Amino acid sequence: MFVSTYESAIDAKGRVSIPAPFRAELGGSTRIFLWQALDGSGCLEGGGEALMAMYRATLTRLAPQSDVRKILVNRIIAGSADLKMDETGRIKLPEDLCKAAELEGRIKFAGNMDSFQIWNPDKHAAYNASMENAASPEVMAAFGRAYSEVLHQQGAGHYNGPKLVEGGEG
Amino acid sequence: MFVSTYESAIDAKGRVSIPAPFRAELGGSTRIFLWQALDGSGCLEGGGEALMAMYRATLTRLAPQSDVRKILVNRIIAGSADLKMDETGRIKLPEDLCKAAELEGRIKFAGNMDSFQIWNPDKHAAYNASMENAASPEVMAAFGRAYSEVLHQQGAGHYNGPKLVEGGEG
DNA sequence: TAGCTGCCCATGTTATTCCAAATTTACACA
DNA sequence: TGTGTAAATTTGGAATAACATGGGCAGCTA
Repeated sequence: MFVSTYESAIDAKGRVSIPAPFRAELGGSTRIFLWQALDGSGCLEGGGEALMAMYRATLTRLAPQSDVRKILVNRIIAGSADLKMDETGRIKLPEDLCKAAELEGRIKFAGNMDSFQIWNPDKHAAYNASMENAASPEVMAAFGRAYSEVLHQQGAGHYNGPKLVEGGEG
Repeated sequence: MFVSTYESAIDAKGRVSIPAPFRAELGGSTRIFLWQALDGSGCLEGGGEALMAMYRATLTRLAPQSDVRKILVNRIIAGSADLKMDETGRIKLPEDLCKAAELEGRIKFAGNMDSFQIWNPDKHAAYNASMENAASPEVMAAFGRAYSEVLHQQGAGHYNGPKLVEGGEG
């Protein structure tokens, strides 16, 4: 799982170091996919081969000529950059994606569970600020309900404390 | 379950010993996640891989582009520090989290069932004081109702005395 | 030829590991 | 109930490894 937030720099050649913990999450694969986030937040979203395989399986389930499928294939599949890390864990960010996400100088990598995000630091700070006081009672209640459901599903009625539900992660 | 409260010190390098009972609760895993508590109390909240796996399962249940999910992913996933204990059970507290929770010198670890909290001692004392006379009849009534529900669920209507509900924990 | 790309090595910084001492806690025995 | 011994835990500091980053060089492309 991609967790936490790291800062990194774009060097004179347009190269960026992927944070080591994220690299470990890719499971030895050096292939990275990057595309513009679909939610309009202005950041890039990325992942490795495992994520792209999940997306492929997901998109394949959608009706072949449906608008939904066409849109998602266009944005995620056609819109992705297919990059390869060098031996020191760096990728070269494509110019068009940099421009779209307003990336230059320093950038932020933010974990997003199965994927990660790449942010302009100022935009990321603004995004964080908008989340700062957003954990309202309603939000916490929704979280609590979902958490209870997971507990009940795991323990079949008896709560035995949290269990590992991860699959085959390193 | 993370139970009781312990005091610990931050050394010159920003390292902190996790109380041994809490370490045992992590089940041999040396990975610790820390983030700012969502309730605005100003403390940090933390847990191990098992808790984070539970949170992942919980967050995955929430609608993908919903505000609730975005807020919680931002605060818990992207907002977490991903730390590793050394062989003597210490972690290095990130500076930004220390600043946010006003931690320096001595700190308090407080059990919170599935997670634990890290407090500035003064803030913790104030928090405790605010709880001192807070166990009103209404509070106790709510507790009694919930407890009864659990009893009925466990004993299928017959109360046979308290049962051990812990799993195979240390 | 100029620019881009991939590959390689060098370096300063940061984080991690290792070792050892001091303190606390637990236990057995008187 | 008090005391001594052993174990576990908490500390402090130094050695080591990992990481992010900068730059060089050859080969390819336009």
